[in-house]
Amino acid sequence: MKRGGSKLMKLIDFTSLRATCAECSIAALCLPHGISKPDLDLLNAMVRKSKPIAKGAVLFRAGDALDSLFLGRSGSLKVQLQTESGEEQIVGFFLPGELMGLDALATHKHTCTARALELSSVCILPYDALSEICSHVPALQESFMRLIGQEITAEQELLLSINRRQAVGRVAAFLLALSHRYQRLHYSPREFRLSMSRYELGNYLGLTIETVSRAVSRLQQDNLIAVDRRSIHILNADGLHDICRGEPVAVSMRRSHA
Amino acid sequence: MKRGGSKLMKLIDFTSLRATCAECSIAALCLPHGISKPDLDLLNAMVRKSKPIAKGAVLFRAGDALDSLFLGRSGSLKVQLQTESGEEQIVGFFLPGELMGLDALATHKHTCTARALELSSVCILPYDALSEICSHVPALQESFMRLIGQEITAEQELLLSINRRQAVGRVAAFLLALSHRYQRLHYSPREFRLSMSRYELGNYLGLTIETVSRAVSRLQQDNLIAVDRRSIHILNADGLHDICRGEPVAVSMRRSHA
DNA sequence: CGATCCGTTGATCCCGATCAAGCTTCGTGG
DNA sequence: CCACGAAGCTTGATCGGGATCAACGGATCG
Repeated sequence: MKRGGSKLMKLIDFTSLRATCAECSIAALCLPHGISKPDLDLLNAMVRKSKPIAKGAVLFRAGDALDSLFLGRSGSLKVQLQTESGEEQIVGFFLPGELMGLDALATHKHTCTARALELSSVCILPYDALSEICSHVPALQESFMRLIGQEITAEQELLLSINRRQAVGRVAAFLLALSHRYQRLHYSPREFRLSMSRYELGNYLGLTIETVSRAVSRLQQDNLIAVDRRSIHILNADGLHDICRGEPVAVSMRRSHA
Repeated sequence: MKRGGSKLMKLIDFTSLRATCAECSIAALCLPHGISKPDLDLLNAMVRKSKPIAKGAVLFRAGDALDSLFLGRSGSLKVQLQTESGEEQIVGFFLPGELMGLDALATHKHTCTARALELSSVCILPYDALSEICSHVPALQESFMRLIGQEITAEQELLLSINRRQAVGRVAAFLLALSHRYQRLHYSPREFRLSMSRYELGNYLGLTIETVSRAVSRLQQDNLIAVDRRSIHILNADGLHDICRGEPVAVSMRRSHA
């Protein structure tokens, strides 16, 4: 088990912030239910809570060595790739209970940078310790794998959304997905506040800021949502679903095999 | 450890096809080097080789229960999502040494369908047995995690390519990526044969078949590649790189944080 | 108050989708 | 062997969704 990365230490001071997973409000999202007391103690000994991460602050940066994985605890973060020419490509937004840092698994160096979109906090899972514990506690290994699977599935859904939907459909699909994620957290799936700007939304969905704005306006005109700046009120989820299905982009979409 | 999925058994008869990883030509891609003899025996006891998979045949299908993961051994396969309206979205092409089936990790049901693009074969890794062995052999666990990481990284690169590049840039980036993957397999990175049709390429990259064709023609006109049907000869890899970087799509791409 | 950032809306333009035609290659059956 | 048709691919012409350019309004903050 290697020591905490010095770079991380400078960014986030987590000394003495021991976690108590059993009391965590989102434990149901991270832990196998029915985990035993001794296993829980192992976890508590490993997991650290981050201090609050200010809006715009970096959790990890492309190029950093893989030290820990991070589980959202509160707030939200964006994870982005940097192109050679210096622009950013946001590859994901992360809410409580969602796992960040998997971009470093391949080479043990992060390829992405994670920044808080608002005041946030995360659980810090030192990777070596996590591997160690997972190999002793199959149920935990299983939970870990499911979190990884969610990340992969989410990326595939995003690809589908971008390749197959028009601008309005992408935004509609995004809002519905966000709605489900909030529901999972026992927040209202009908009313929520976007923590990302139109710019970040457009960057993620492959649209310009103007197009995002127009798409949102259109959904509002059609009485599918009510919008006030970043506050979203979903009025007609079924209608949003229809938008997602309707008139797909016809990009090589006929069947190739019967 | 559960029994082999009956559905799979119908598709692929792998009785008595024991694997011998030590003799496998692509062992370097799957195994930690310096793995011990006893650990290798454990692996050999678990891994099965598939019978040859005919072009167009299905390896696993969306909705199937997670039974095994699959490592490409020869040939190539495509993995695709199905939209509600029935069109397909290809989320990846898989060559030898690359891991398929991770789409089932989240729910233990496959969300994608895998089909062979040509006569192919795979290694079959029963998931439960794989987990079991990995937890006893840290080096193997590590290899497994790296393969998962590669999948995640590849999907992020794809997103970047699609969101930030024009048509020609996407195709150029795809060819370069393929070139690297062939090189890894000790095939020529300069000359290779595409196993996917223009349709499948377009579907993957979010382009129509006509646009793919025009992009390929353009790269050929500029003497960056030579093309004969599906045979690709890369003449100027640096030039291709330039195309990838040059004139990106201006989709919300200025920096948001200094 | 300005200054700046964020978001909306309008006008115009362009890349890639769409429509259309034609060319290979390949498989099938006469 | 050729006739035939169906894929698969290419190229040309036109169209349209979203990028681009531009102007403006509202929030936040000094």
